[in-house]
Amino acid sequence: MRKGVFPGMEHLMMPWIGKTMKHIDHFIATKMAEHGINLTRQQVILMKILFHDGPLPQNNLAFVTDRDKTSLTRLLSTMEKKTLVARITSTEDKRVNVVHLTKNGEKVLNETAPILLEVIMHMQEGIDEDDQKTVISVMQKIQENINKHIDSCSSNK
Amino acid sequence: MRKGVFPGMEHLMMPWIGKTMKHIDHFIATKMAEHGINLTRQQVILMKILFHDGPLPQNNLAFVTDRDKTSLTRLLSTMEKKTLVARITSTEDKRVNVVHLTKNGEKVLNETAPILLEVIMHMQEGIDEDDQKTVISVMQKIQENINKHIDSCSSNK
DNA sequence: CTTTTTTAGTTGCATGTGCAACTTTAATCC
DNA sequence: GGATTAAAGTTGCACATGCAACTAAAAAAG
Repeated sequence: MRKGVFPGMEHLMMPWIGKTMKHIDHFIATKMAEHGINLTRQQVILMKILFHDGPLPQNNLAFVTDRDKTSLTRLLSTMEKKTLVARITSTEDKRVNVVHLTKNGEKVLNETAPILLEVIMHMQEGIDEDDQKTVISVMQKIQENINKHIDSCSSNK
Repeated sequence: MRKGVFPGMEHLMMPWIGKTMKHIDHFIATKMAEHGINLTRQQVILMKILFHDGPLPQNNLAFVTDRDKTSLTRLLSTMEKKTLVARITSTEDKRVNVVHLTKNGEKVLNETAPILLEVIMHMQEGIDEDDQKTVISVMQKIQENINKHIDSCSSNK
């Protein structure tokens, strides 16, 4: 047992956040499967955004979901095959695809949302409300720290 | 702008954790690339474990890294190509591959560790120490909640 | 009004991930 | 000790992700 490479790693938040996120993802996937829902977390989030914020060009959708446009392209392709969303080329600008939540997508979302919410509530069971607020504010702060640095290096996604 | 599908989603921790983890991953990847280091976060973590806990069978390594054995298989294959690790078949049990950190891997790890640590420190800059402890304990609690439920359903990875 | 540049989206390539099904080898059970 | 069962790894398939390079179309420059 050697020391020195990562002194005090156990006291850092980052490894915990990463590992926990892994568990969260796996748990959600499992619960979805148990309920016979063939959706990933990412797909549900995307549908939720489309439901609330209406049809959006892929570009905007990539921005609000913090996702590379190429990643979005393939995510949408998967979802389009399942008729959850539809790409409709804008008449004003033929470059633009406006992404719509289909009727089927809306139906599936309404079935899925309560289940996902239940899963989320289960995961945060017994966690102090103030601590939850602390976690949220720390997450925001981490993102700020990152963005600050990214901006100062003028590196764009 | 419609409501009702995810009431109060913004006040839940989970979306924040997911989004933040995304930022963290991207930031780490960017910083690594800037330093000319051709390693992923996952690869560094794995090397760190091998460094501290010595050569380990793939099975154990999959367990301690909370990773499916198939995922580990491919992660190791990638790393083996870069001569960061080596698989050595156990003489006692021919089924077992013992994974070793190579000399090169150790060298690379020693070059990478301080940089990653710096990146991590930057991300948590200005975050109250107590809040960090809160975050860690909440992460642990989330994992507990998940494991509790997984156990009660006797579903094994 | 043509040329150049910018923008939206896709595709090639690489990485990480998990489930199901498989192979090989060891352990256990008659 | 031969048959069955269990365990360690790998492979096929599917999904999510990002960078670089590409196509198509609009905007800006001249």
